[in-house]
Amino acid sequence: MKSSIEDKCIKSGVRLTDQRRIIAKVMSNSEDHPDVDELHKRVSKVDSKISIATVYRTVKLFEEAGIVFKHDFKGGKARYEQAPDEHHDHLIDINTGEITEFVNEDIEKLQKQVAEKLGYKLVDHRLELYGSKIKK
Amino acid sequence: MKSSIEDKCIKSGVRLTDQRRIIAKVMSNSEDHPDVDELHKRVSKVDSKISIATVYRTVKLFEEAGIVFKHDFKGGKARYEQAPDEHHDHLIDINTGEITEFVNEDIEKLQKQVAEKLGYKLVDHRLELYGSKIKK
DNA sequence: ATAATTGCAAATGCTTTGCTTGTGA
DNA sequence: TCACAAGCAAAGCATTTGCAATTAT
Repeated sequence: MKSSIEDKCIKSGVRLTDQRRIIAKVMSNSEDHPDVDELHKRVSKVDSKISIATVYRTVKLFEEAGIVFKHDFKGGKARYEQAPDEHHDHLIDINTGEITEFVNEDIEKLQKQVAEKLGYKLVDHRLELYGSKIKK
Repeated sequence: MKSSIEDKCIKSGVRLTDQRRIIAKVMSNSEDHPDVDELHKRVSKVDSKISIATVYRTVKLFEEAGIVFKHDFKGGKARYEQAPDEHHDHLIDINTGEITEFVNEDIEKLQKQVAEKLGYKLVDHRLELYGSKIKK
């Protein structure tokens, strides 16, 4: 069964290898936002000979093709997710690292307005909320 | 003449040395968001014997004391600014790296609401707009 | 066939740190 | 005085890269 990342590779003309297919599948199956180490652990379960350098090269390749997104949240390593259908931002639990995705159209509009008021065309943005769970 | 960072060091009980005084002054006089290399260049003009390790240690010390803020904008090195009186966010020119500060209360409120709706207390956030100048 | 990809280890870039000497309060 | 800071070079960490061997098309 082809993973959706594998599909996108074919559509974008990204050459597929065994390693890339495995990494694609692992990322397609990931619901979270793993870093390269974590991805390497997961792909290693499928093929233990895949080197971490290949994982680095592959996520970079996928990222440049717009197939996966890279996030540099606070705290060191880059984390990846499959490019989503619609844009979303992230709330990071400062205690557990758990990530919740959210969309807020009002904020999106305001960001655009702010940029325009300052004489800029908004090309990209980064919005991350860091919070701690409210216990009830 | 004491720089405002130097003042804050005294208030916070941060021990002052010649090097720290110089770094404090350079940061107080900086209107931009320099990285450690740039800071080291600037302090070197005052005292060429200050090592970059000291600059690293000092900005970290100031940051931990809440006297300066560290930003990890896209593109590698951490950049610093004196802790501002009121919170602001940043718009980064993707062509020049130039940074414009802005405040938008509506966005601030919405962020808090989003976090709460998701069951979180908002502790921190990161909002960065990346744009290109509109030529008129 | 042959241009691209892999694995490995070495190199990188930013940042931190151990150690010895120097210094602020 | 004496705990703390500075300078230097070495170490750390995430990530990238050169190279020889391997592989996809």
